[in-house]
Amino acid sequence: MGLPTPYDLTPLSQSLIPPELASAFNIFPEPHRTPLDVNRASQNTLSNLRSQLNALSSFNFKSLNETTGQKHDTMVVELEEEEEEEEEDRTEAMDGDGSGSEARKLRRIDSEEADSALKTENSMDDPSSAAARTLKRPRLVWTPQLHKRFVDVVGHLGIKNAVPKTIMQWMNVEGLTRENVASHLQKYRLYLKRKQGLSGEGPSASDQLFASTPVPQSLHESGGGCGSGIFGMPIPVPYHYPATAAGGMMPLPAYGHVGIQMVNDYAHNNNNNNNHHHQQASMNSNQNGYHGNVAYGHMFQQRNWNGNNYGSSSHHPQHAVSNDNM
DNA sequence: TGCCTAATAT
DNA sequence: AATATTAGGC
Repeated sequence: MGLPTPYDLTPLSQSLIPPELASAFNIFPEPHRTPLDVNRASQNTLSNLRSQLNALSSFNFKSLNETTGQKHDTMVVELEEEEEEEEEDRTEAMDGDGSGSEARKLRRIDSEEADSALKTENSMDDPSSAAARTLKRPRLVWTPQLHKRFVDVVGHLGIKNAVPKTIMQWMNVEGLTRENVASHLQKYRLYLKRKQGLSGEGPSASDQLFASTPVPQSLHESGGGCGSGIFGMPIPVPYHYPATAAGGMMPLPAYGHVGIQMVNDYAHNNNNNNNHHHQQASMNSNQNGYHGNVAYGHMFQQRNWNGNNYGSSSHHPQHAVSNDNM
């Protein structure tokens, strides 16, 4: 309450310095990058890699994969210290022999491309899907919305069935990986354990996120969730999405669109109270789960990470459980 | 192999 | 502290 909505804030894409003033001081802002630019950069990256790998055709790719895997990441030359860019820094990377500091970052791409090279190079000429699988993903931020979805699913699956892959599928969140879920699940279990031990205590100062979403009853009992009875499989059902005007339906993007970036990260607003009377404003200002400085799309989510999103394919669970209103 | 979980790394 | 990545077992 009282916080500005995203639309009240200045978009990052907008120059804060008038052009005249900027040029007077020899400041030349980076050119505005559209999703198309990013996509183009990705394509360049991939085709560059492909040609480089082709040039190395005398190589035994198997051994290349092994040698590039680990170890060599010691002498990373950090000249630019973090900071923006992200997309094309991989483009020019990779020194001649393919070893060295970049090896690690490129590992996945190496093997992907090497594989396809070995397979006579076919299907792989769709850079977007390749990128979806191979490009380094931004660090996922578990927003309250995302966590809510997670808890809902876990609650309905029950402890026994709540394993990363299943959870991931039922959450039906674009771009969310099994690893993402596994990691979060691990922490969530730790939280539950801790909470059981200290039964009767007030809400811990930490665990802000976890405390913000009540633990489903099914997780407190020894058994499993709703469907854990006679039938092995839990019965999905429960909720349907309310077809609200806001479009609170369909796969939730893990990495929200970020036309607007909040510098002060309101995303982690302190809702340390246990009730779920979250404030609209803070919830709304929280839509993006991106942790870095750069957005993927500008106005809308342009990518569908269908490469590994089972949720949108028909042979997997695709119901999202519960809505995300809190 | 693929997946899961605990441990460890970033 | 929050996530990601690895390691080892099934």
